[in-house]
Amino acid sequence: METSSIEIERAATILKLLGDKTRLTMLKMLDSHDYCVCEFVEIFKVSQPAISQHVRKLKDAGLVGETRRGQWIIYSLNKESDVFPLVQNLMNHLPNQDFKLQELEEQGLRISCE
Amino acid sequence: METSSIEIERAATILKLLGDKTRLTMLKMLDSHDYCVCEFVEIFKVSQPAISQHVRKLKDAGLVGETRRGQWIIYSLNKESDVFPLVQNLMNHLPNQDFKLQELEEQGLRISCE
DNA sequence: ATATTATATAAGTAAATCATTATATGCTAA
DNA sequence: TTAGCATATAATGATTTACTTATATAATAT
Repeated sequence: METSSIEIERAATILKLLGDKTRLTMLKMLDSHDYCVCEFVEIFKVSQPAISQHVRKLKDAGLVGETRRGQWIIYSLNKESDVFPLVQNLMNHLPNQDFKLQELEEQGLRISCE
Repeated sequence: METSSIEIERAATILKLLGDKTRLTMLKMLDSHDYCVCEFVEIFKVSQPAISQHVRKLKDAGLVGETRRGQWIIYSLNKESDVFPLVQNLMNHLPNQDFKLQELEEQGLRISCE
């Protein structure tokens, strides 16, 4: 009935982070694929610094990790996070976002980071 | 694997609401008991209007319902909400808050609303 | 070396958020 | 009807948020 529980204050911090359409969508996307910043920039209609700031917040909270690959930085879900079970659980209530990846591919914008 | 899903924008709105320590705690408390505003006022160290504003937000989002009982207004979880499954799911990751009720009773502050 | 591309950081700003105090409303009880 | 309690609403202010533009850093390619 009760999974291992998270301090309420920490949970509130995490939920506030996810209470933003852009970051929530990012996380759901990362649930099926890794993404680089430039892809996020193409997908969301905001500036590159805005995207950098969003991923930074997710990273500071320990929700995502980054790996450099050449000049690109690839972000991925951090499955080791203590709040990963909660996040994962949440994600199951959200619609799949793979269509965004498909749109990218149709526009030939996915190739860039490979 | 996938429960019936909620539009991402709506989910973000709900999560933003829950991304506040006071409201998140309220919801977790309402998961086991109904509460009136005056009890919340005793429990949280904020003014009565602050509490009213928090419960109003929860009510506007359809997360809680209210019933008047004499001069008191009792708030309860709205289990009919389309986002109730998500909320319920979240609650399972949070520590039980019944000790707050016990504290109230020890101070003799619970009687007031009965 | 220099230019180009990807990303991060800094600085500034408009809007949103969460509290407060003051006041209004609504029920109850004398 | 008036007093008192519970709750809601209004007005205000400090803080936070999420963007923007400008600039810095880091890797790649010529």
